[in-house]
Formats: sequence, C-alpha cells, structure tokens
Amino acid sequence: MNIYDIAALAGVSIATVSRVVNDSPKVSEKTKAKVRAVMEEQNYTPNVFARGLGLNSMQTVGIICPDVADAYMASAVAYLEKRLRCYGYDCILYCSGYEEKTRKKAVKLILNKRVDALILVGSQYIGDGGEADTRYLKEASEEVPVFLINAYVRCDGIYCVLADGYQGMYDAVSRLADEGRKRILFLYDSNSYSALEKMQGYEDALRDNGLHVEESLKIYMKNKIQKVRDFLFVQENLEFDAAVATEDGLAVGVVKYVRQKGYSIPEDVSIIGYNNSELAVCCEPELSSVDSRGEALCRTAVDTMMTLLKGKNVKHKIVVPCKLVKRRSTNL
Amino acid sequence: MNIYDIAALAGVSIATVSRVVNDSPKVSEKTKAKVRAVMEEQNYTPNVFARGLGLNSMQTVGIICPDVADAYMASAVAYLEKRLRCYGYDCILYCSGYEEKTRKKAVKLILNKRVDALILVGSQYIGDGGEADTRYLKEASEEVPVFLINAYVRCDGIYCVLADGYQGMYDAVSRLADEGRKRILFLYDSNSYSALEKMQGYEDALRDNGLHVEESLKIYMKNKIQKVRDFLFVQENLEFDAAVATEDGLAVGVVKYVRQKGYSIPEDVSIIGYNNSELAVCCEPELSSVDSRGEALCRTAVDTMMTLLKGKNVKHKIVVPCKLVKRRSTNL
DNA sequence: ATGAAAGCGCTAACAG
DNA sequence: CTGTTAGCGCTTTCAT
Repeated sequence: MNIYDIAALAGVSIATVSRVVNDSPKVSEKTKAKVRAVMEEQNYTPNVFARGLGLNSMQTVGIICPDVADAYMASAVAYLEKRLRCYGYDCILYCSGYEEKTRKKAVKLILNKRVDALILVGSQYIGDGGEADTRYLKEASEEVPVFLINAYVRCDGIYCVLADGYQGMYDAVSRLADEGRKRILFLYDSNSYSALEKMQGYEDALRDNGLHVEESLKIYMKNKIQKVRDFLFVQENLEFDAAVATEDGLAVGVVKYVRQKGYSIPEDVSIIGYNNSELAVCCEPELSSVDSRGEALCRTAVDTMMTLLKGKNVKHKIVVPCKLVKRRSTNL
Repeated sequence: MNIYDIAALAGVSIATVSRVVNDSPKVSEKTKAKVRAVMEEQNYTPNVFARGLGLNSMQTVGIICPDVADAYMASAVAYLEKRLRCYGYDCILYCSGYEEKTRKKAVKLILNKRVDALILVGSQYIGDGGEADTRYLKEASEEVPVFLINAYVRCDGIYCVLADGYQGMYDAVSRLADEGRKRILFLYDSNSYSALEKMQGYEDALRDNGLHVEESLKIYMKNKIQKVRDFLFVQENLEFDAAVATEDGLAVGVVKYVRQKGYSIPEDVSIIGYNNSELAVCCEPELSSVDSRGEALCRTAVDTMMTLLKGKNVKHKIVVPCKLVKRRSTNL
C-alpha cells in the first residue's frame, strides 16, 4: 500500500495525497476528508525511508552514553527520550563504553544513520577537554548539531547543558566544614571534566573554610560499593571524620565501611553522596546527596535543540545549579 | 558525495560501486581496490535512507520498555543494545509507560519506523494474557517478528524469552520455609503475568511446605522503598517472620521497616528480594535476591532473532532458570 | 566482470 | 486548489 494506491482509490494525484499527509493548507477540506477516509480505511502509513530520502531526515536523534545500565545515565536517557518524543522525534541509542576508541566509533556510526542531532551524555566525551580529545566532536558538529550533557567544549556547532558540579561539591564540603569536620575524604571514579570540576569545588571549599588539601584524602576508585568498603578496610593510617563523593555508590561504600567498623553516622563520620539516586535512600542511614537536576538538564537540552532545529539561535552553554538533599548521614 | 561521484572518480559505473559497498564476490579484486581507495579518500558513506528505501530495511530494531529509568529495564536495554550492535543493528528506544493506551501507541509508532524487529521488555505488554490484551501484539507480529522478554504469548510471529519466575519464587519461599519461617510476606507491585507467576510460585511453595496461604500476607504496593516502609508502620496486626518480593525495592522497604522497629535481620525476619540489583548490596544487611539472569535472557533473545532474520526456524518459547543469590538477610 | 536502466515511495517545484 | 514530473541515492535485474 503506497501513495499511488491511495491516490488511485481516492481519485486524486499522489501530490494531493502527499499534501494531505503533510497537512498542507492548500488542499480543500473536502478532498482532505476524502483522502483521509481512504488512508484510514486502507490503514496507510507513509514509508519513512522514502520520506527520509527526500527530506534527508527521519526525525531521529542519536543518544550516546557510556552505559545505560548506570542509574544516572538511564534516568537521563529516559528524560531525553520522553522529551524528544513530545516533539515527534525518535531516538537511536548507542552505548559507547568508556574508552576513547569506542566512543569515537559510536559517534561515527551513529552519524552514518543520518540523525538530525546528537546528544552525548556525560563528560567522558571530551576527554581532558583539549584540542586532540575534542576534535572528533567538532567534526561531528559539522554534520549535525551536537549536544553535550554535563560537559563543556567551546565550539560553534556544539551546545552544552551542564549541572554546576563545582558549586554542588563546594556547597557540600562547606556544609561538612560547618559541622566542624576537619578531615574530609573525597572519593571519585573518573578524571573526566566534571569529576575534576567537583574536585576543584572540594579543594576550594576546604581552603575557604581554613582547612588544607591533603592528597591522601583524595581517593580514586571504581564506583562499586564493595570495592570502596574493602579498600578502606585495608588502609592503615587513613583517618577521616567526613566524606564526599562524586557518585552515590562511592559514598555508600564509605557508609558500609564505617558501620561495619562500628562507628556511628553522622556522629563519628558525616557523609554526602552525589546524584541523589535510589542508592541514597536505600542504604542505612540514608545518604545526604547532591542532586544534579537531571530532569531539568535533559528537558533544557531537548527544548534548546528544538528551537535550534527550527533555525533560531540558542546559547552554547547553559548551566543548571545543583542542590543538596539532606538526609540522616549528615548533621545540621 | 554520492554513489555517482564515487563512480565517476573511480571510472566505473554506480552498479560497480554498489557491489563494492556490499562486498559482492563478482567484482575483480583490482577494481574493488580502486573503488575502495576513492571511497576512503572521499570519506564516502552510503546514504542509509536510499539504502533503506531499496532494501526496505535500515538494520534497526525497536526496543520498547515501560521505563528505562528502572534499573532492571535499563540493564536489559543495555544488554540488548550491545548484543544487537555485535550484529550491526542499531536500536530505536521507546519508553512506553505502563498504561495500555501508551503501550499500544508505542508499538504502533515504532512499527511506522519500519524496524526489522521489535523487542518488548517486561510482561506488562501482554496485560492479563487474554485475546483482547494481546491482539495488538499479534497484529504487530504480522509486520515484523516480535520478541517478548519475560512474557509469554502463544502466537506464530511472537517469540518469547523468559526467566522462570515461578521456579525462582518457589525456591526462595522453600528456602525460607526450610529456615522454619511460618508467616512469609509476599510483596508485589503489579498484576502482570510474571508477577502472577511469582505469586503462584509463592503459594505452591507454601503449600508444599505445609503452610497455608493467607491473603493478608500478600501486599500490593508501588515499588518505592519508603512507601513500603511507611505502609508497614501503620499496619496494626500484621505479623510476619519473613518476606519475599517481586522487586528488590519492595524488599528493601521491608528491611528499612524491620530495622527501624528495632528487630534483627535475619534473626527475627528473613528477607529475599528479586532481580539481584544494586539495591540488594546497598541496604543493610545486604539482601539475598533472586537473580533472573537478565544478561542470558537478552543475549538469547538477540541471538534467536538473528537466526530468525536469516530465515531459519527458531523456538517460540525459551525459558531461562533463575538462581538465588544468598546474602546476610537470610539464614541457611 | 561490468554497465545501463528501471524501480523503491515520497517531496516539491512548476504548470495550470 | 490540483496534477505532472523530476529528483532523492541506492539496489538489482538484464544485457553484454
């Protein structure tokens, strides 16, 4: 069943059918009704491939993230997909993994699908932010608009929507300092732009509160609850009275360790996680956590993309503030 | 840069270029090399829309799930996507929500994209399994093969890959009975096929262990940790010495309640969750949980789909056993 | 082994 | 307001 069949059955030309499909204003209501009736009756749907070929678009955007199994990315993808669908766009999902090679391959392959735009979730995609690490993004942005969620690169075709990780971490650490904490652990699981920004927030907050940065308090570790717990158990001389982390999973690892050691939270150790994920309300005691406003971020990204796709100008950098969600793992 | 340009530059016809692109055996190695060199140099990639139009396929499969933000579905989608990509397929993701109307709409819209196959994650898609509830699936299966993850419908074009929820729950409850538990709570958050299967496993295990089914021990509740905890707090006469759940989140809610009441786990109450998610190792004490083998399920589904797409026959129903992962929330 | 040419189903410019 | 027609870029007979 194609446009010719419908045209024949309705006694009009294919051009008219096409116009009806696209709801063109220059078709009389009468013929519109007639054609629609036939389409309905025949259960006709236009062939998207042919349409795509003509228009060079299939109303599809590519979403790339390292791994949707990760809770944070999963919720980001969910928000993005939902919002895109509001505008009638479909999305192609590509889980790229974390390595540079696979990330670049993902971008290349998804561009081959002739998507209308690209969304990359996570700061992994800019590496250390240098020219060499971002060249592939700039090239991609010459084909279609590229949106970065939680990463920033200055470049014409690249649009960045980010949570203020620096401020989020700065506020969290300041809060712990207000509680009187002196030795605040910082756990992170990546050297991505956003992780480093958080680290900067951590260090600045320490300094601004009269504490000094101690390298041994910064712990780089895979985001696995048990890994963190086990690591802390084998540390001989690591003393701390508080902890912040760039991911809730890391913070929960600390919770596990502290409780199994027989210390109290928050009395002995005060802890703050990041992302306000379900893990935060799952552990005992529940974890205070920095909410990075994933929904707002994703909504903004899609809305911005749509105005851009309409041909209007939009900002290249949009920053959304974070907020601390207080639970029982901290005082104050 | 299209096939004509490449043909001209290489001094051959477009047919030859097409053959080279598709690695047809009837092109001499010499011309292949020549054409490939030009394609490389020009950075040529065939237009997928045109290709799709000709072949009526864009090597794409549709994945529909109620909500990727849910950890279980997210990991399923991650596995599916990864495996599909091994075979060179892309995937279009559609989060349909849980309602019948939106689920049907999802199927319809994604079929319009002319995907090569459809994967539906979760037993929500078959409603109560009756003719009326599954008619839309049968219709869909006339367009493309439909794969159901964790649901079963007997129909020609529909292929089902499922974890044995009945056996998983039966084993879990039997284990609690072995511990000497008499009043075992059953928490569930849906009336889907798989939830009802688990309930059947629960009931049969009770009977086979000389216990009887008590309706007041079956609790229907939204899969939110706090909801469950709060609900249990306001129950006056609900006594239980164990609990199983169809989702880890529900079981964690019980953990929260029991601990806050000051009872011990597993001494006073023994608890088993379902899905072996990260929540299970996050709570305190860690939760024994039934692992439904998501990865095996998804791998099997995709592999089966690929053999089917090659024109071979495959089974319509594939069942994968579950296994109990024991942690500190249970004895034995 | 290679080329010419006829579609695939739709959009849009142009003519009326 | 409606119809005719020329693409869009590729695959695939059918010749050679």
